[in-house]
Amino acid sequence: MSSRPSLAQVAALSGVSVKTASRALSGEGYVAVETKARVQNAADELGYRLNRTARELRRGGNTSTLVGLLSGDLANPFYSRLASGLERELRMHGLQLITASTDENPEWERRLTDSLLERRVRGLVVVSTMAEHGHLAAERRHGSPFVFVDRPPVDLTADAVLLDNRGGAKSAAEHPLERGHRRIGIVGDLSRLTTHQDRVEGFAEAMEAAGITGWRDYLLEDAHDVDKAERAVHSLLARDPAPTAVFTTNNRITTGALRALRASGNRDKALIGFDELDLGDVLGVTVVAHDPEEMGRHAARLLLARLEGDDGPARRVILPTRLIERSTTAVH
Amino acid sequence: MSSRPSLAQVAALSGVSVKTASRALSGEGYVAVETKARVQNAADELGYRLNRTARELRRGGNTSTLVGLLSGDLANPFYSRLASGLERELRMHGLQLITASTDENPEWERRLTDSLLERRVRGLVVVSTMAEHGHLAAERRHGSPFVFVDRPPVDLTADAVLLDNRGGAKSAAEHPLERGHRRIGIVGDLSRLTTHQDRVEGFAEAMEAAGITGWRDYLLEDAHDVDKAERAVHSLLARDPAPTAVFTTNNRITTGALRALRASGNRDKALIGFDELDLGDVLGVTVVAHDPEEMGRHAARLLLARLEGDDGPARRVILPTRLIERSTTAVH
DNA sequence: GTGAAAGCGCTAACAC
DNA sequence: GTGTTAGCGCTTTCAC
Repeated sequence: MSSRPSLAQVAALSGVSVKTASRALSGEGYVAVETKARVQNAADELGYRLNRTARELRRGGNTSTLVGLLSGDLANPFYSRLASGLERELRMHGLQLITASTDENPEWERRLTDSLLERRVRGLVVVSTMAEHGHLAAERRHGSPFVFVDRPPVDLTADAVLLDNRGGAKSAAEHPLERGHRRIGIVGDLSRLTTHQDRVEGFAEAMEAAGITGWRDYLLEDAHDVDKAERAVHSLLARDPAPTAVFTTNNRITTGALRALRASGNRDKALIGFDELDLGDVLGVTVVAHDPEEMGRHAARLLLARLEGDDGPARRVILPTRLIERSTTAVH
Repeated sequence: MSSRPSLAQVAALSGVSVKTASRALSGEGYVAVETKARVQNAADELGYRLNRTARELRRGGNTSTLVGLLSGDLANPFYSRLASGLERELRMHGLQLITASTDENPEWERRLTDSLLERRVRGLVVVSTMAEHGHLAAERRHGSPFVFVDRPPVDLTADAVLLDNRGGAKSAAEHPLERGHRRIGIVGDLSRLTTHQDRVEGFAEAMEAAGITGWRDYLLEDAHDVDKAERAVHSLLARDPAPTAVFTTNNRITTGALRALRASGNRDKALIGFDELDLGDVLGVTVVAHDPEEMGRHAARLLLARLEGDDGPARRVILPTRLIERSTTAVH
């Protein structure tokens, strides 16, 4: 439990100045081969390890290699795949990812954002659960780039990587409509989220274009976890008349719906979900798919461009979705 | 893009010394209420934000709030659920998680370990892909606690959270054996991993206890991703005589097997997988289940105990598995 | 209550 | 090639 050796101790042991030791170990500047070897030996002997935070402090400004990610729970495959794509891309550029889960709690998000900024992260990627982001405006003036993912910034100009939620949801509604369904239920996540609102809008657009006006009777919101979703779908199926098809607006809700349908022995209800599922192909679930890892990579690229000095206007990347037709919407 | 204000600038603006500004903002030590307010205003006006790395440098030693996690790819639900459980537990104790993916590459693991240690993380949680860990012995003398998860340390004494791989695999073999299966295939991950070896051992134990000697003919290894696993299962099913049941030793291999079984239209093969699947209940896959999030929480607790000064002998937590019987092993 | 000086571990700048 | 000095942003120590 001895305290960690510093460069000064390595220098003392090898009989050179601190600066020479620094040069020898960092490889920056000229050092005699023999001196270098002596310093290296001393470092090995002491178990010396560079203190990167001290280096970054001295080098000043933007030399940190840390990037923060704020998102919901990593146990949700959407977030973990996003994190995976982001981390890999950053790693290839020598950056490290520090992840913080907000659990969709704005208070946590605020605290964790502060914490990451105090740590002088090089940039921040955020799946925000907050209603507005004006408080971050001051940060941007100090040069910390933000990239918003999945949900756009409000009252703030910043880069964003978003999905075509509206278009995806529209196609999700059109698909059963084309197969003759008229009563299509829709189960959604937290109603305050723009992703949710956009998906409902896209759904509404298709329903209204098909001349269906009563669709709101079959709208259930705030089914934020699998259990709530399962109950919501059960209650939807208990309506009279019952819907003949259900659109679930994200992966957890789809999971809940699958459980509900299985439990109720309902094999003739059509189901279509937003987000691909891990075993969606094996299960045969029709989905509106997209690529969370690709979102992560895009976020990394936007961030890297900013770090390389790009100071152009905020960019907004909208990634497409694609409908994958499987057996849950097959016509019997 | 102006550079970030320092405490000195806040002090200057509010007309006090740096130390008073420090006290006012950190709340440590006595400051007149009025002075405090003046400093706070100046800080707000400048958009001041504490530089936590500078604080930690000055405070010396072990004051960092960073914990590192080294694991395979976060896109694998096993790792992401592990990370989720770990992160939540750490967050409740004011610590932050920095994640690095090794992609099961020892060289990456080594580099990333160095990098995290240079960053002076408070501790390290690692799902190691390396064959031995003697090189970390020096680190432990400097007080950086390590917790090994899923795979034990080799040539190093350290805390570990492991699964009962042998017992779990044994029960996975006994289950189809009890149902009359004699030719049971087994498809495994990288053969160099101890988890894999232990699972094969447990499987072997049950098979040999049942008097079956030729089981190795149906052993396929190094199916490290879903595609490889799918091909492996296809080739297994093509054997003559074909196995009547398959044991897949982790979640991705089970996924591959489900695809292979579905593609080949083979509905009468029994399947049992190690690791629970996201929709395992809906799919009806018999599995040897365990709780990755719980592993993460345990790792956090071991680490926290060390940080609080526990210097007792290395602890080893072995978490149980439990067999969940579902339709893929139902008798027709 | 407040402040001046020193220093955490490192590197930039400028010697020699 | 190598050393000296200063300083990154903060807190500790000890004064007032």
